[in-house]
Amino acid sequence: MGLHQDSTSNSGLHLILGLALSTSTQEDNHHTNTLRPTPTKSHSSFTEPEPSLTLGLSGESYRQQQVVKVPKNTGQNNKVSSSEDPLDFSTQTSPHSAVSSFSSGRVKRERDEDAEATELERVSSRNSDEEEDGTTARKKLRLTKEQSALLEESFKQHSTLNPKQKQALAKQLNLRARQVEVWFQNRRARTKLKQTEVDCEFLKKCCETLTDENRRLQKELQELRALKLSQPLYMPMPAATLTMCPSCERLGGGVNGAVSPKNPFSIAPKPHFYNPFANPSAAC
DNA sequence: CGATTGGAGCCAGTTACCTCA
DNA sequence: TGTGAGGTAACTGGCTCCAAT
Repeated sequence: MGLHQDSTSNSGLHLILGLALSTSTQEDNHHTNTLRPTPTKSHSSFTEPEPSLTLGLSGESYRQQQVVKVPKNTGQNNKVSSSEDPLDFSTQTSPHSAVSSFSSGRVKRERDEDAEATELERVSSRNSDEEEDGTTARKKLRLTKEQSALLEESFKQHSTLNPKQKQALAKQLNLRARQVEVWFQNRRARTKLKQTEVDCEFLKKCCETLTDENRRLQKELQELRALKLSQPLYMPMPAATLTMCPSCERLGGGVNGAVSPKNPFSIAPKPHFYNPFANPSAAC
């Protein structure tokens, strides 16, 4: 499982932010599980400034409505190897009955096969009497606090799981491997979404900063032009104080770039601001 | 040795259910 | 009590990678 998801993002957004924010990523250890770096898909770096995702742990309101209406599942039982389990929550208790069939089978295969296993896997539920109409309406499992906590804990260690880890985790949680897999997929998606929001905020700030800077430079340019018109045509300047922009060939700042009241032609030093879009003439 | 095929895993997007204000 | 919004489990389709043929 888990492989190409090294998730070093290929997106420009993350590229930029990766440099600018130098966010630490916990991604690095994913490769310890499975590892297949993919050049193609761009995944976010799963940086988790602080995964504030609640994952449904909304207090005690969680009914133990473990309706495990199993989605199409094969029912093929796979042996569970807990030897590699990254976490030892052997005392984990779950409202689920142990009927789950830890199917580790391929998802798509699970979808195709299925059906008959559904009834077998339906575990206790307060809703067990609500859906006897034979419809295939899926019921939604709400993970218990313990289950969510363990999944979160596991996710912190590895954002992806290899088959053994998945099986072991599923066994501990009394869930099906498919459920664990889905949870991790959704969790990764939420993490990425959150990171994207953070990135978006950062870019907004960058934009604002650049806008301000641009405004300031425009104003300064106007002042310089006005000054130029009001001055004699030729005004000798100390050569050392002038520089020429190689790109637009305009006069630039002085030696140290400092703005001096004595030297109206000097340009303020460039702000110490990383501008990913900068080009040689950007400051001109 | 290269092409084909099928399994496995992941992701983005979506759907459906549940909870809560 | 009804309802809309938000959260999230689960599904779908598509993609890549890899091993077997």
